[in-house]
Amino acid sequence: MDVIKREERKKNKNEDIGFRVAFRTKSAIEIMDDGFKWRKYGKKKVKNSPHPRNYYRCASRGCFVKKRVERDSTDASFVITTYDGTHNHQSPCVLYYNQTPLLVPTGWTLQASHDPS
DNA sequence: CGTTTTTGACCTGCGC
DNA sequence: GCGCAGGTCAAAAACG
Repeated sequence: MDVIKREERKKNKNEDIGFRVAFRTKSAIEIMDDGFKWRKYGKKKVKNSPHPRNYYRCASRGCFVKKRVERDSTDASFVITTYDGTHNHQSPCVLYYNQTPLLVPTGWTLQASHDPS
Protein backbone atom coordinates (compact mmCIF):
# COMPACT_ATOMS: atom_id res chain seq x y z
CA MET A 1 0.00 0.00 0.00
CA ASP A 2 2.82 2.35 0.87
CA VAL A 3 4.68 1.54 -2.30
CA ILE A 4 1.51 1.96 -4.28
CA LYS A 5 1.04 5.43 -2.91
CA ARG A 6 4.56 6.40 -3.88
CA GLU A 7 4.11 5.08 -7.37
CA GLU A 8 0.85 6.84 -7.75
CA ARG A 9 2.38 10.08 -6.65
CA LYS A 10 5.22 9.74 -9.08
CA LYS A 11 2.83 8.76 -11.80
CA ASN A 12 0.69 11.80 -11.20
CA LYS A 13 3.69 14.07 -11.51
CA ASN A 14 5.04 12.49 -14.62
CA GLU A 15 1.93 11.46 -16.44
CA ASP A 16 -1.52 12.82 -16.91
CA ILE A 17 -4.14 11.73 -14.44
CA GLY A 18 -6.50 10.91 -17.25
CA PHE A 19 -9.44 13.22 -17.14
CA ARG A 20 -11.04 15.61 -14.75
CA VAL A 21 -14.69 16.35 -14.28
CA ALA A 22 -16.18 19.04 -12.11
CA PHE A 23 -19.84 19.16 -11.19
CA ARG A 24 -21.65 21.89 -9.38
CA THR A 25 -24.70 20.49 -7.67
CA LYS A 26 -27.38 22.07 -5.57
CA SER A 27 -27.26 20.07 -2.38
CA ALA A 28 -27.39 20.83 1.30
CA ILE A 29 -24.86 18.14 2.13
CA GLU A 30 -21.56 17.31 0.53
CA ILE A 31 -21.72 13.65 1.46
CA MET A 32 -22.84 12.32 -1.87
CA ASP A 33 -22.45 8.61 -2.38
CA ASP A 34 -22.11 7.91 -6.06
CA GLY A 35 -21.81 4.18 -5.52
CA PHE A 36 -18.10 4.09 -4.73
CA LYS A 37 -16.48 3.92 -1.34
CA TRP A 38 -14.61 7.11 -0.60
CA ARG A 39 -11.94 7.47 2.04
CA LYS A 40 -11.36 11.01 3.28
CA TYR A 41 -7.66 11.82 3.37
CA GLY A 42 -7.55 15.56 3.84
CA LYS A 43 -9.30 18.76 4.73
CA LYS A 44 -8.12 22.25 3.88
CA LYS A 45 -9.42 25.76 4.22
CA VAL A 46 -9.62 27.68 0.99
CA LYS A 47 -8.96 31.37 1.03
CA ASN A 48 -11.47 31.96 -1.71
CA SER A 49 -14.27 30.60 0.43
CA PRO A 50 -14.80 30.55 4.20
CA HIS A 51 -15.76 26.89 4.03
CA PRO A 52 -13.27 24.00 4.14
CA ARG A 53 -12.57 21.72 1.22
CA ASN A 54 -12.64 17.94 1.60
CA TYR A 55 -10.42 15.48 -0.25
CA TYR A 56 -11.51 11.92 -0.87
CA ARG A 57 -9.91 8.90 -2.51
CA CYS A 58 -11.34 5.63 -3.71
CA ALA A 59 -11.15 3.06 -0.90
CA SER A 60 -10.55 0.23 -3.33
CA ARG A 61 -6.99 -0.98 -3.65
CA GLY A 62 -5.54 -0.45 -7.05
CA CYS A 63 -7.97 2.33 -7.83
CA PHE A 64 -6.40 5.77 -7.70
CA VAL A 65 -9.41 7.92 -8.31
CA LYS A 66 -9.47 11.17 -6.38
CA LYS A 67 -12.45 13.28 -5.47
CA ARG A 68 -12.56 16.87 -4.31
CA VAL A 69 -15.62 18.30 -2.58
CA GLU A 70 -15.96 22.02 -2.06
CA ARG A 71 -18.77 24.37 -1.16
CA ASP A 72 -19.59 27.32 -3.31
CA SER A 73 -18.10 30.49 -1.86
CA THR A 74 -21.22 32.52 -2.46
CA ASP A 75 -23.96 29.94 -2.16
CA ALA A 76 -23.49 27.44 0.63
CA SER A 77 -26.38 25.46 -0.82
CA PHE A 78 -24.23 24.64 -3.85
CA VAL A 79 -21.54 22.02 -3.71
CA ILE A 80 -18.74 21.59 -6.24
CA THR A 81 -17.61 18.00 -6.67
CA THR A 82 -14.52 17.32 -8.78
CA TYR A 83 -13.52 13.83 -9.88
CA ASP A 84 -9.94 13.11 -10.94
CA GLY A 85 -9.09 9.98 -12.88
CA THR A 86 -11.06 6.96 -13.92
CA HIS A 87 -12.10 3.98 -11.82
CA ASN A 88 -10.15 0.83 -12.49
CA HIS A 89 -12.95 -1.36 -11.21
CA GLN A 90 -16.71 -1.51 -11.27
CA SER A 91 -18.76 0.29 -8.69
CA PRO A 92 -19.59 -1.83 -5.62
CA CYS A 93 -23.13 -0.57 -5.99
CA VAL A 94 -23.29 -0.69 -9.77
CA LEU A 95 -26.38 -2.85 -9.43
CA TYR A 96 -28.05 0.14 -7.88
CA TYR A 97 -28.00 1.81 -11.25
CA ASN A 98 -29.09 -1.35 -13.01
CA GLN A 99 -26.99 -1.42 -16.16
CA THR A 100 -26.36 2.25 -16.67
CA PRO A 101 -23.21 3.46 -14.87
CA LEU A 102 -24.54 6.92 -14.14
CA LEU A 103 -22.07 9.29 -12.57
CA VAL A 104 -24.74 11.51 -11.11
CA PRO A 105 -27.33 9.82 -8.89
CA THR A 106 -30.99 10.41 -9.53
CA GLY A 107 -32.35 13.44 -7.77
CA TRP A 108 -29.31 15.64 -8.26
CA THR A 109 -29.67 18.97 -9.95
CA LEU A 110 -26.86 19.32 -12.42
CA GLN A 111 -26.11 22.98 -12.84
CA ALA A 112 -22.91 23.09 -14.83
CA SER A 113 -19.89 21.09 -15.85
CA HIS A 114 -16.53 22.57 -16.63
CA ASP A 115 -12.82 21.97 -16.38
CA PRO A 116 -11.37 23.85 -13.41
CA SER A 117 -7.89 23.79 -14.89
C1' DC B 1 -10.07 -6.28 15.15
C1' DG B 2 -9.77 -3.88 10.81
C1' DT B 3 -10.72 0.04 8.67
C1' DT B 4 -11.94 4.92 8.27
C1' DT B 5 -12.01 9.62 10.06
C1' DT B 6 -9.87 13.51 11.93
C1' DT B 7 -6.60 16.98 12.29
C1' DG B 8 -2.37 19.46 12.13
C1' DA B 9 1.98 19.38 10.05
C1' DC B 10 4.68 18.78 6.01
C1' DC B 11 5.84 19.11 1.02
C1' DT B 12 5.61 20.97 -3.49
C1' DG B 13 4.72 24.28 -7.20
C1' DC B 14 4.24 28.90 -8.59
C1' DG B 15 4.83 33.92 -8.44
C1' DC B 16 7.37 37.74 -7.42
C1' DG C 1 15.24 33.00 -2.42
C1' DC C 2 11.03 33.60 0.05
C1' DG C 3 6.20 33.46 0.73
C1' DC C 4 1.71 31.92 -0.42
C1' DA C 5 -1.65 28.59 -1.67
C1' DG C 6 -2.94 24.14 -2.40
C1' DG C 7 -2.41 19.26 -1.89
C1' DT C 8 -0.94 15.19 0.80
C1' DC C 9 0.65 12.39 4.77
C1' DA C 10 0.51 10.22 8.85
C1' DA C 11 -0.77 9.15 13.99
C1' DA C 12 -4.26 8.48 16.97
C1' DA C 13 -9.12 8.20 17.81
C1' DA C 14 -13.50 6.57 16.48
C1' DC C 15 -16.50 3.42 14.48
C1' DG C 16 -18.72 -1.04 12.80
